[in-house]
Amino acid sequence: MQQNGKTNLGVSPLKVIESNGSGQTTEEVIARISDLIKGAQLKPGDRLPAERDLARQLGVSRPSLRAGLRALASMGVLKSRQGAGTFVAGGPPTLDSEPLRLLAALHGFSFNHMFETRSILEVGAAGLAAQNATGEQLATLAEEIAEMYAALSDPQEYLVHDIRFHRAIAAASGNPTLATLVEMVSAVLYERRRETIDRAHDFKESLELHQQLYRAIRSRQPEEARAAMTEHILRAQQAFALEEREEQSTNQIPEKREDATVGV
Amino acid sequence: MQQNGKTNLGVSPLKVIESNGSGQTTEEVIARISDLIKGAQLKPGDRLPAERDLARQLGVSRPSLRAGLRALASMGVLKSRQGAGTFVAGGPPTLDSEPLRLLAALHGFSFNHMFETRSILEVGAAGLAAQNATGEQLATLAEEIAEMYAALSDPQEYLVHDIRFHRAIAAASGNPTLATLVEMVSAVLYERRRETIDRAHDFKESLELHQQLYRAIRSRQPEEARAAMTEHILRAQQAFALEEREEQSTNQIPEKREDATVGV
DNA sequence: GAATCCGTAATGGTAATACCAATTTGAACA
DNA sequence: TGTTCAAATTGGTATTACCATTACGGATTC
Repeated sequence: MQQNGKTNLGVSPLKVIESNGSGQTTEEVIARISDLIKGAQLKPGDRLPAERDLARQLGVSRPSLRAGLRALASMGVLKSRQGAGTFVAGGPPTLDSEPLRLLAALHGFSFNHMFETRSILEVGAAGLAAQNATGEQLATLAEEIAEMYAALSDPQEYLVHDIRFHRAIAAASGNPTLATLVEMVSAVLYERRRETIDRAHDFKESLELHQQLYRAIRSRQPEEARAAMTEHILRAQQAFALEEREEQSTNQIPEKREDATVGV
Repeated sequence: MQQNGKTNLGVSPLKVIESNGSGQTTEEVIARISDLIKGAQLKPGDRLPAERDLARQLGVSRPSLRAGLRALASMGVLKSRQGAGTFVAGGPPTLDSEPLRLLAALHGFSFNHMFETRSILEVGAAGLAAQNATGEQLATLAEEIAEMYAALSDPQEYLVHDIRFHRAIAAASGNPTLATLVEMVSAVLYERRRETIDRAHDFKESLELHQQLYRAIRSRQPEEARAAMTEHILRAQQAFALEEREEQSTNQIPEKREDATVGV
């Protein structure tokens, strides 16, 4: 917002949070900041007043204010940098995937369910991308495929461009809400994937499917794009399961692995 | 976990968080608790040691510990009750929808995009429900439809059972990850919906579609279920847009509204 | 003897204060 | 003009004290 010390955020000094008799001081802070965001008075990249000032403006102590700020920060809407200040999150909209990760751990979500969800989201995104992708977005997709060709012998590098390709499709759907969810779910799976990717053996089939998917999007054929994405994720799921089995029996001699594909 | 004061959580008193030279004391706390959850040492409903004790066990101050706990609480994995203690979240797995709400406000996500995302998720859920729904889940669906019939003249009450019906479908998909996302996205839309629902006029068509959807699920026809859900949400989106337009011009005389349906 | 009531202890919530660490900023200097 | 360094700003942590709510247990009462 501003840099001077008299930042006010439009909060009247009189409108101090009163009588925390109900005890929800922190909740009040969260609500106040949230309202500023919802009311578009705080935009991405804006800087909040210093904690000491803001605390005084809201009529709460600094610890209470910090509690509220931390809650919003853990939701991903605020970012604090020591020495610099507290800022409204900028850049592309993202939802932190850590909550989903913990929820999965708590309730024992299976990876199959996770893949199923990812499939639903990404198949939808692929269909929309075939309808809405701009020329520039199509170019980005093509570039990532080229990079994948170049990285055929480097699993980790291949994975990076694979991820970017999928992210580009989500973006090309033209639906930021959908893209955000795709990113959140995929992030959980990618983390695990990065650990087992080195066991993958043949990327050619994976790359083939990527190509097929790209052509469908480029030629504006939603149904073909959906079908390709469905097939692609199914293979990825199978490859993932296979590699995980191998890892669990890591000391045994792998006999046949000719049908192992990467997918991702 | 336990109620006595000697709770240890398996954390060696020696394994104190050392040399916060890097300054990330709170991060350490979050990581430690997260690991306990991921390692299944903390299960839903478990109670954590008192803050003062836990702070001593981890070798951090109480404010720092609280900062970590609050971050996890705002992610929805912990719940603190004054006077009682801090507990691992129990009940059905849910992701707080507030982060999505704020993200939408920050980046100006449109309701149409939100509906589109909801459609993708719920259509997928409906298809899976047709495959996986148990007898009991089918019964729940039927009951909610009956309740909707009974509430035909009470918009708010109708909406409640409408929500439950959709929630039941998500549950019947057998995929908790998917159900969680459905809930998160829908919650954002429902909140706004509750404000405009009273402007809805005719629930019959909506109810008809619900019936159709239920029959498709009951008779194990995924494609029919998907089609019905697609149609249903499309109508809901249109009704929503219509009611919103009415609200914006709330002081004008509404001329014709015969084609307004509710959907939800 | 059983149910109710109330007080005490335990626990999370808030506050005030001091100090640490990282960043920024700008003035001094080469 | 470019570089360096030091002071001010700002978020991070710690200590301490006290408040508000809840849970538990003993005393009272019926």
